[in-house]
Amino acid sequence: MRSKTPKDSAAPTRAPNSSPETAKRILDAAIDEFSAHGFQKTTVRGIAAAAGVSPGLVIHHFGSKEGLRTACDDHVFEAITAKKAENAGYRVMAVQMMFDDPTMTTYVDYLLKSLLEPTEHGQRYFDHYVDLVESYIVEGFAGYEFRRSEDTRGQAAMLAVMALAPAMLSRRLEANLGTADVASTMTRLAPHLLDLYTGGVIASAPEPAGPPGGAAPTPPTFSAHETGEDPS
Amino acid sequence: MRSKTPKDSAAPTRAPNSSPETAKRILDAAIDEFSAHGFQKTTVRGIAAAAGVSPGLVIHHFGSKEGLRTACDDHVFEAITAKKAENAGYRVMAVQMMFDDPTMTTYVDYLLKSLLEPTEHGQRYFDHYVDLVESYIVEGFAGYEFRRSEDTRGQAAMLAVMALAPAMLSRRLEANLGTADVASTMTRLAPHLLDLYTGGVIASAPEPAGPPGGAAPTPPTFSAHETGEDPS
DNA sequence: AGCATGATTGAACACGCGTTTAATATTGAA
DNA sequence: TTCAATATTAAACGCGTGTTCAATCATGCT
Repeated sequence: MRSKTPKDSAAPTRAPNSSPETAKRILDAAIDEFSAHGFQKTTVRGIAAAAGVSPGLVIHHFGSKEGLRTACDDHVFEAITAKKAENAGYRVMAVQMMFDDPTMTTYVDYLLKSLLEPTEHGQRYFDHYVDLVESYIVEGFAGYEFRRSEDTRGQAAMLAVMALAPAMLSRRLEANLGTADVASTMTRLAPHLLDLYTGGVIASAPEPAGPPGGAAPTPPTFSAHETGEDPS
Repeated sequence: MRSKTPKDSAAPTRAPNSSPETAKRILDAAIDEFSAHGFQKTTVRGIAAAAGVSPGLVIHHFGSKEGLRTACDDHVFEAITAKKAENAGYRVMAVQMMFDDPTMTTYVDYLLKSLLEPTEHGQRYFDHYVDLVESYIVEGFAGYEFRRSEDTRGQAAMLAVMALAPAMLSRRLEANLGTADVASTMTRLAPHLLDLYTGGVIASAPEPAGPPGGAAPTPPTFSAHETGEDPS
């Protein structure tokens, strides 16, 4: 295991220092590991093994595990925005192409993991997505037109959350519905989602006691009290 | 800090061994810590400090950190089902009361953390909630009646996911909307959720190219390809 | 050729983790 | 009182982690 890239082989005259090739391999391996197991459970040693290098080299190139994470964040963010710009105008197909490319599916997994962790890293993903949904509401999306609200931002945030939810709970849905994989789970859910988006689910509501136009009774929504900071 | 419950005080003749009082204090502290930081980031030492005991005692009473987690799971599950049975018939008020009781809000946070972790522990919560939503669809909920589908189970699963989503992303919503806390976030979202549940969001759809009744074009839903197992 | 710079590695360091262990304190039973 | 059993603790163990370090290798520049 010592003869590696001898000089007599086809070595394409790479730079003396700064090996971008190895650094890219480490970054790709890190994105794979992070998207599969999340940031905390992923180890530097695991990334190094997946990239075929030593753990020390990972730190040498990216400073720290946190630095590597930031580099992964930037790469995924730029790749997804580039992919979206590339497919501008296609609208619906952009979503479809997102899942044909296996690299993109990994990036989406990375995004979801980042979104659910309590760090700040995932926030720009969410903000960016809310902006995207808001543009869909205003300009339409793939021929669909949407009911508008006075509070477009709040409406967009709600719809973004709704759109992200099935992917976040895909494992729980698989186990509950007995579906084999994420694709079949989404196929099972798709008609119900379309029904919801098209006509809602409430067939008849109880007669309101208060004046019309005021605060409406809340639907059976599940909320929570977050205990993020230390309550000491 | 050594004089604790001397025998001359009002000691209600508790058992010689088996101190249920201390064990309960450890369990409560563990639920607090787990609900605040998740299972993995929570340390046995942290729980012990919060309960005012030594780390070894935590292991002594519950065998291991995993055993303590199971005990917490059982306690939270029983407490929530008991609370629900207690409020049977109230329907809407049951949801409201869930958030008036600070203990219950902690339990809900615990539930959400468990739901999003890749372990099996949260599955029964999700299954239970889907069953509850399914009963709402069939029997109605607080005077509301719902549009039915042939695939009631799939419909219930979808609605359960939708109902859980805002709470799961409450932090991201807070940052995006600039809301101060979860309560104001949900207040901001409530009318949009009611709009969605009542009449949907799609005002007009593009004319379908295929035969009606067949596979409908998917709405702009965000999905993902899960890379759970090791792909080696 | 000779040097400087960076890539790369194996070993070790320092730390925090869950857990174990030996010892002490406490308490009901005899 | 004496004994056995449990509660409780302080200390340490074993392990995995992110990171550091000294050494070696490879390559561009002069």
